Amino acid sequence: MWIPIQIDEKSAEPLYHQIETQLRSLIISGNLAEGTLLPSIREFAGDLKCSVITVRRVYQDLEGEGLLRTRQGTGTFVSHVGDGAREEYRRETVRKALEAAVDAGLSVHFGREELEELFREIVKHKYGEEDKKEE
Amino acid sequence: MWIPIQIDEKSAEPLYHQIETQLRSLIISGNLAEGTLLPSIREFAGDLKCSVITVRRVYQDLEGEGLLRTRQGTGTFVSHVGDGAREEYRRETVRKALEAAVDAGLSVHFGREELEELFREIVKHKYGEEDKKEE
DNA sequence: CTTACTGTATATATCTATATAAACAGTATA
DNA sequence: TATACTGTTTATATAGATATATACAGTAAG
Repeated sequence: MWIPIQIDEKSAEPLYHQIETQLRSLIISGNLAEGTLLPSIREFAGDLKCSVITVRRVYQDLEGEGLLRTRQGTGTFVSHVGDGAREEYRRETVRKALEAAVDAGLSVHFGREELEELFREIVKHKYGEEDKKEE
Repeated sequence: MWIPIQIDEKSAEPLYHQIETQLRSLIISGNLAEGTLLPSIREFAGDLKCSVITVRRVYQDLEGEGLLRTRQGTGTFVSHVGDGAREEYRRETVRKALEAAVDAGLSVHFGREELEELFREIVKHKYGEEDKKEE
C-alpha cells in the first residue's frame, strides 16, 4: 500500500506534523476509504525515511481523533467516519482557525466591516476570482 | 509609570508572550502615547514579579516590530507609529490569522459559501448580535 | 568623576517538543 | 507451535523555548 505523502526536509514544520496533516486530509477527503489497511509502521517508516516511532505517533494521534483504528498484531485501518462526524470534524477545524482570526481582529480593534472586507479579499484571492454564482 | 498588565499564572501561554501581547495592544491602540518612557526593565520586572531578562525580551521583540525605541543608559520609549505603519501593522496581524483560517478551510475542502457562512456566524457571535446598521 | 540609574551580554537552568533504538507483546498462519 | 508479521513500551538523545542571575557597559546628574 502506497500513501502519497510529501515531506519537506527544509520546513520548520515538524516531521510528524507534516505526515499527520497530509494523512488526515486524505482520510477526511475520502481519498482513503473506510477499512483501508494502512502500511505497517515499519513499512511506512521505510518509505518516509523516518523512525517507526514517528509513524506510530501519527497513527496514535489520528486514532485519538477517531480517524483510525488500530489492532496490535494486525495493523492500522481507516475507521468509519460517519458523515455526521466528518462534518463535525471539518467544521470544528475551520471554526477554531476562524475564531482565532476574529480574536486577532478584536485584539487590534478591527471594526466589523473592516474585518469582513479583509476576509472577502483573502477568500477571493485563495478561492479564485470567479463569481460565486458558479457554485 | 504604571502599565496595566494582567498575568495569568495558570495559563499555558508563556510569561513573556502574555506581557508582549498586552503591551503591544496598549501601543497599537494608542493607550500609550508616542514618546512615553516605559518603566525600566528592573522596575517593570519588580511589578510583574519576573526577571529583568523577561522584560528585556519583550522590549526587544517590540523594538524589532518598530513599536519601541531603546537607548542604553536612558530607557525605552514608545516610538512614533505613523498612522500608515499602525494600519499596516494592524492589517498584517489580522491578515495572517485570516489567511491561516482560509487555508484551514481549503485543507478540509470547505466550499466558499460554507466558509463564508461560518465566518459570519462567528463574527456575529464575537462582535455581538446587533445589526450592522448601527455602525 | 562618582554615583545611581539606564540597557546589554554571557553563561546557565529547566522544561517541552521532537525523534530515535531496542526490547517487548499481540496476531495470524503455515 | 514456530515464525513472521503486526503494534507497544521503555529509556534516551537532541534541539529549542522559556526563564534566570550575574557581570558588563552606556548615560546623566550631583
